[in-house]
Formats: sequence, structure tokens, C-alpha cells
Amino acid sequence: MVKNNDYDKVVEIFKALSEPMRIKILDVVSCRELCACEILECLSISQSTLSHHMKVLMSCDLVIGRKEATWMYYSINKETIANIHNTLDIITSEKTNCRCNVQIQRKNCKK
Amino acid sequence: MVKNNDYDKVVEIFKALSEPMRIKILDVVSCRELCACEILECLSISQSTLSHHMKVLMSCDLVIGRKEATWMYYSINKETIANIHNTLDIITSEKTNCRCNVQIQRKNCKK
DNA sequence: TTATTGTATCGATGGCCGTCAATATTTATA
DNA sequence: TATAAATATTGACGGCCATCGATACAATAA
Repeated sequence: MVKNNDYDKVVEIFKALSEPMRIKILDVVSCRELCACEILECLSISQSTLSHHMKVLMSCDLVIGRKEATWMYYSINKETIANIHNTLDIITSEKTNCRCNVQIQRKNCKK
Repeated sequence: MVKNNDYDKVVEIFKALSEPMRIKILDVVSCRELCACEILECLSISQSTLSHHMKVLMSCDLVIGRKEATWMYYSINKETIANIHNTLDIITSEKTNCRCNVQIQRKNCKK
């Protein structure tokens, strides 16, 4: 069973991943560290939209940003990817101390 | 590099996972097969809302539904979970044939 | 200093979606 | 057949968010 706090973090990550454009960005940036203008070449979006997506990806630690002069370099954060795998395993695995077992009241059905 | 078709499927799954209530449902239903009324006991939502979420979870094959008399029994689909892990690995792994390398035009920056 | 380049922010807009109450549907039972 | 229980569907509402153009900011070069 997952704690409520952990839900928030993983839901934020899944929300970031639930956008086609951000998946594309993640796919591209997984090759190697790229600057924003290089990422922009691969996509058909405006510069402001890309900037917005990179902010979302960074805010949930899926991507790491590094500033060098006027350029912003982005790379994937493998640690967060590993956390996704782990949390997904916990959520989807069989549990003995399940929420549904510790529930006392059975008010919604006559089973 | 991931094909565009594959994006759609995984994005649909991530979208389903990007909702706190649906993560809770998935967490609960991972224990064992449960009927809708049992799931409803664990949550603080209306019956119609639960029905909506179960429809979303089934439409992307995260959950399997089985009807028995008036009851609907739900269980997690481990096959789809495995697919998530695999696709996430592909997206976030280093690629030699990256999108950014096969790009010809470099119109957005002077690098 | 001025102009240019790369990136971030702002404000507006349109669409998607979570939620509910009300109602419909399906199945079993009296 | 009539009633009740479990679930699905419908329609409405409010909030979130992807997108854009315009603009601001930061750093470099002329």
C-alpha cells in the first residue's frame, strides 16, 4: 500500500508523461545532453511552448537543466526513471495490508 | 527511438495514471479481484465517478473487468504493467538513431 | 552602447476532463 | 410482475492546461 504523500509525487510525474509532446522531448533528450534550440529543431512547436514543457519536466525531476552562457542544456534524470519503475511495482503488486482489508464499514453494498 | 503509433498507446496509459483517484484504485485492485462496490468502500467518491474511472482504466487495458450477475469484478492487468516498464525503458534509453541526429535543417539556432 | 541571439514569462484562448445528481439499464428476488 | 440492488450513462459545471504571440530578460558581439 502506498502512502498518500507518495501518490502526489508519482501522479505529478505521470501527469508530466501524459502529454505526447513531452514524451517526444524525453525520447529525444535521452540520446544525449541537448540545448533547447536543438530540441526545438526536432519538434513543431513554438519556442515558448517548449520552454513551458521543459519547466514541467524539470519540476518533477524527469529532466536536469544546466545553464551555460545563453544556452540551456537538458539531460534525462535516470534516477527519477528508476523511481518510476519502483513505485509502479509497489502500486501494482499484491499486498497483504491492503486498503480494502483494513476497511471497517461496508455501507455501499450488501455482499 | 519510439514510433509515433507507440506514443499514443503509452500516452493514453500515462494519462490514465495521472489521476490521484485512479492510482488509488489501481493500488487497491492490485490486492485481489474486487467488485465495484468493494472498491467504492475504500474511496470517497460517488458511484458514477467510480464507474467513469473504471471505464478509463479498462479502455487502456490497465484493469480487466468481469461481469457476474449484477456485479462487476475488476482485477489488474499485469501484462499492461509489463508493457509500461518496457516502453519506458525504450523511451529513456540512449539511442544511436536519435531523432535529433537524423534532422537535416538547423533553422532554430546558430550552433 | 546598441544590436543580436537564446531562453523565460505573461496573458489570452480553446479544449479536455473530474465530479456530481439524476436517470437508465440489467439482473435477481419476492 | 413488481421491487430492489449493482452498475452504467447522461448532462451540466468548474477547473486545469497546452498552445500561441508578444514581451521581457540575459549574455555576447560589434
